[in-house]
Amino acid sequence: MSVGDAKQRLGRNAWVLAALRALVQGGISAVRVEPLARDLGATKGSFYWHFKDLAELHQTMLELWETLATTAITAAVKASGKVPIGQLMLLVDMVSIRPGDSYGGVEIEPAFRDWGRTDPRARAVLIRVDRQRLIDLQHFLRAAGVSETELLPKAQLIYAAVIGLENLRLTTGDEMGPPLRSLVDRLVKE
Amino acid sequence: MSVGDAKQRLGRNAWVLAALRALVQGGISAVRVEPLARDLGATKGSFYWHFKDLAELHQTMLELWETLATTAITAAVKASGKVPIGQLMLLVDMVSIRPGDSYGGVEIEPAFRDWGRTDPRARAVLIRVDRQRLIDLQHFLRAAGVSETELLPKAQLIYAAVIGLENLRLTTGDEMGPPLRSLVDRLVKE
DNA sequence: GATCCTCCATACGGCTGCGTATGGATATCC
DNA sequence: GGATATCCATACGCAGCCGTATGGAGGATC
Repeated sequence: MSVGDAKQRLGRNAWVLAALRALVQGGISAVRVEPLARDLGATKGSFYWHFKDLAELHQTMLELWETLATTAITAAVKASGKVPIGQLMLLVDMVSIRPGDSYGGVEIEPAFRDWGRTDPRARAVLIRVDRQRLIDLQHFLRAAGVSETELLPKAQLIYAAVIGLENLRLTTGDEMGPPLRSLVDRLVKE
Repeated sequence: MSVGDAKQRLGRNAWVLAALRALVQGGISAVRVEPLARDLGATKGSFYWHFKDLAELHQTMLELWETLATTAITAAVKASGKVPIGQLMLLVDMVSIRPGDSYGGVEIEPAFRDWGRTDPRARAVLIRVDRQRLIDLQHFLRAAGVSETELLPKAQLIYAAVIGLENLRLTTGDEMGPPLRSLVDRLVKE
């Protein structure tokens, strides 16, 4: 026993955070009880006290992310006190980058999107998140003066660009805020 | 023994195709030897005769996709005999939809992108594919008259929109060719 | 028709993970 | 300070999968 390993109570949150890290790193198939326990320096006994089974952990992760991805972001944007176009940019930034998140600065969004591609439960969440974000985007675009008939296609285009640039960041390594901002500018003004 | 189950030789290709189906359906973690064998009505003995191990199957899948995703598409586009703007649209269509593929009409691209997010070997392929496609896109944009300094950002934006719309198709179910075409038009003409 | 070669089935050991059962440790309450 | 509740460790049975070893069926070859 060295000095550093004072065993401490973990609690539910520790498991959820470890699960999110594993999800980002290895996909949902890497969210397994025994590896998580090793990461935390604990055993399964702790996990199965806090959760009925793996499905309950999954459910918890999905509920947490759904809140963070929609209502939390929207509330923060609306509370920012910026003018519509500024709120729009802020919304885009928060969805695409989210530098101040509490999960180690990694990109949670693509991990959940991957999850949703193969798991119906995750896909249901993803559908609601995308729909809500598109609604929010249309509101902001309307407030910025975009005509009614152009609302949906332009919102879809901006959102798609955000998702796509997030993917390209994985392979090209570039940070592509500028082209995105110019796209938004173009779509709003024209 | 019913009449329909005349046991037949499988060959390497059958395993690769089954692996691609599994990849699309359940991600790379669903590409497992024994489930694939059950799908094919065979046993592991066949697999381990054609492949040294799972890694070799993975390697084969990646090499196949890299070819299909880059040189095959580019060659088809260049051979289409269309004018630059038409070739550009065709390239976009082939990347995003590819209706005539031989894998059951499913979407292979997102599956490989997901794979690349967690597996370094797949990511290396993905990086090369993205780089090559961006180069091709810039060529087409140049031929379409886009100014030199705008080539890269516009190519990135178009490509990101393609990737993003592919993701949105999963959740919204919409086919969004029109907004994409209008974006390309806008970026080329202006 | 004996002998190869190709392709696949069967059987085995080993590992990893899930979920449960049970006991132990620490804090809390009276 | 005994009883209770909270939180976790340990041990177990079970299942799925990987890779190997080995044998066997069927065609090709001479």
